[in-house]
Amino acid sequence: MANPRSTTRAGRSTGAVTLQRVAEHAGVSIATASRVLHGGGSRTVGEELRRRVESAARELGYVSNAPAQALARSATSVVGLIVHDVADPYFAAIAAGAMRAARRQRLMIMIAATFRDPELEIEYVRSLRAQRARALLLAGSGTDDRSLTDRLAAELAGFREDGGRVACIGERGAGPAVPLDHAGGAARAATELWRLGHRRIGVVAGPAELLTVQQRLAGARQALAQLGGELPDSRVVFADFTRAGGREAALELLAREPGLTAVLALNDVMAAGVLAAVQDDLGRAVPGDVSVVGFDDVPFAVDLRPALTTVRLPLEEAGERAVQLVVEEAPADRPPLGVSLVVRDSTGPAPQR
Amino acid sequence: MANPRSTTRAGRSTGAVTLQRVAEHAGVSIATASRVLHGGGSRTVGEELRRRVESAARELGYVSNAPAQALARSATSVVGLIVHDVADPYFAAIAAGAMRAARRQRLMIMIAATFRDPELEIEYVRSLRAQRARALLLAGSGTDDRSLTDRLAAELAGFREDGGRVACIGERGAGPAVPLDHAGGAARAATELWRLGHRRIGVVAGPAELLTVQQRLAGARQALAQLGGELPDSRVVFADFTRAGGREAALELLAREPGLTAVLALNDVMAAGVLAAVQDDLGRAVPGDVSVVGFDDVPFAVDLRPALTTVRLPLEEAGERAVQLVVEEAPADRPPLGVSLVVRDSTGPAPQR
DNA sequence: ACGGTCATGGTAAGCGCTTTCCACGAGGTA
DNA sequence: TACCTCGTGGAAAGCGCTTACCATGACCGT
Repeated sequence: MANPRSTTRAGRSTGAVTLQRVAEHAGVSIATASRVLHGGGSRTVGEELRRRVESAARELGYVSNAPAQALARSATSVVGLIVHDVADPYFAAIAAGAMRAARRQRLMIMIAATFRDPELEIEYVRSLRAQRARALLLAGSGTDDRSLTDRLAAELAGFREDGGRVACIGERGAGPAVPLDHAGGAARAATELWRLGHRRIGVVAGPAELLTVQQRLAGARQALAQLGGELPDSRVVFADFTRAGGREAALELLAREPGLTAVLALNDVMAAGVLAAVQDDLGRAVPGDVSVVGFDDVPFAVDLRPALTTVRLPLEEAGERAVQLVVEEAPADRPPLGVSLVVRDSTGPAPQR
Repeated sequence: MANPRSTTRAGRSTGAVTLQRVAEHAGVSIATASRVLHGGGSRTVGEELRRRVESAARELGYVSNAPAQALARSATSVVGLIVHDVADPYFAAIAAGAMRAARRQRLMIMIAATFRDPELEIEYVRSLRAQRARALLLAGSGTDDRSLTDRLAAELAGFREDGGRVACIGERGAGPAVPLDHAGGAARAATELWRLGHRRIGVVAGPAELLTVQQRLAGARQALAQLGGELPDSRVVFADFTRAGGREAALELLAREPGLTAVLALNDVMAAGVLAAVQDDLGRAVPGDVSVVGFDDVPFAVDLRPALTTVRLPLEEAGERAVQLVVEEAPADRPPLGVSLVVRDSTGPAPQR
């Protein structure tokens, strides 16, 4: 006797409407009811009975019990999505793409925000494992902390063993991934700055332990090196991946090297902070005195003043692809998503000395 | 025989590790194992056995099966959140708040984006019903379409009958709600404009059928009337709740009534479009020629140029409260969330004629 | 007419848990 | 000593589905 049945206000015992009741109402076996209501794999049900079951279900207001189905089939239709922070436009875009795809696949997506706590991330993949999610989408880059990464990997391995699929958005070494060319994007941005005559470029980076920032940073550094320039450590400062972080970092950067003519912010929300620092706090002109370029091309980039030149990452499409990947709706060998530089008004020729 | 057991690559049949196996490994009954691993309601288990079970679980790498638990207890720990669009900062903020609270409650949140399709919304509450979600959070306002609203209400009633709780963010007439004072906020914005000397004010509104816009509009209208002013229909234009919508609406509005000295945008993302239209397309100064005020105070409002004066809605807190409400962590009679006007640079005295 | 195929309906054995009983021994009380 | 009450452990009956397997009858070819 696991559960007491619920009762209406009038006191008549009703219980929830179950397949059982639908079957009785329609005068068929519950096997038949199941087959018509939930598409009983390759079995057909006669016209007459099918109709009876369908109307019984409608009359009774039957709603299937997903947990019970999950238990019986040992498969669910939920996919988990783990992000750092839903309110960050970067992740919001990915989530939006994932939802769009999920809708097509009739999947439900369960989302978890780690608030950048790796510990919590591990805890969430465990929860999603318990939920028997059909797949797991990891957005948001990992860190370079070995022990954390290993524990995460173990949990993911377990998830896979239970038959779950996992996809990472942005490389992370864990399973099939939707690659995002962070390095290439950064290289493109640096190259553009170089082309404009900038020789003393600084970068405002996010948390140093994030793989994403390492990749972006490396991309910029390498491009500059190839061009004959350089990006000494003194010209990069790490801070939170937030507006405030960007602002503080920019202030510090410009204090350290007042001669910088351009700064590359490793994401758009930091870039907003940089713009504020340079223009409002320092009273310098953008792009007259210093050019700034962002990264991601989030929706509000165009509304910054000056409108932000930035590296566009097809985030929404990445989210979409990730779910396609785990439900193999799409061939695994699609061309990688391209990054591109969108030039707006925050960049200009380096000022003459 | 419902399910084939899974098999390792080596061919040894392993099966998933179930409570059953943990119990065997620990040499106890599965009842006992259940009690120690899942806190068997008010029953205590001896020190010794408890330890044995715990280490057995750890050694075997046991992960509980949420669907099975849900079936047995007929209760889950997932709460559904239905929004229009996760990428919209308004909803993203609500979602972030909800996630924060969910984490404290050890709940998982399942999110669904309707992309503003009421049909889809109904479909999603049905899915969430099937999932046996413990509660449902409806963010995003409803429409005034009677038939749609009724169908939604029916579905929600069913959800409640099954024991689910539902909370709306922003009034919607469906169950306990986290009220958001849309009208009051709009009134405050209008009043400020009036105080600055503006007498010919226009409003750029979202879709006319949304309750939210109706409330905001009504608030502004009433405040103006009270002040001795007016807001004729010719001065409000409806458009999509997007940047593009805001821009087009602003263009149309100013074409219709070139003498407007201020425009109130019914949300910040539309306000961004308005700013673009007024300054870039029309070449007029803000706030010199026309003042603009937004609504919501999304994070990027401060980065718009000029920085946007807007009505602040405590969205994140609203999301948090909504989940507290459905899990009754908090008393139901907390003071309502306050709205406030944050004055920045996009508003100024009405220009002298 | 007979064995063989199909198409279609039902039976019942699970899926992995939770929880109600029941059993049993230890201590307390009268 | 007889009778209770606790504190603990286990047996087993579900929870609401899915699906292998069996039964039945119709239809076919020979």
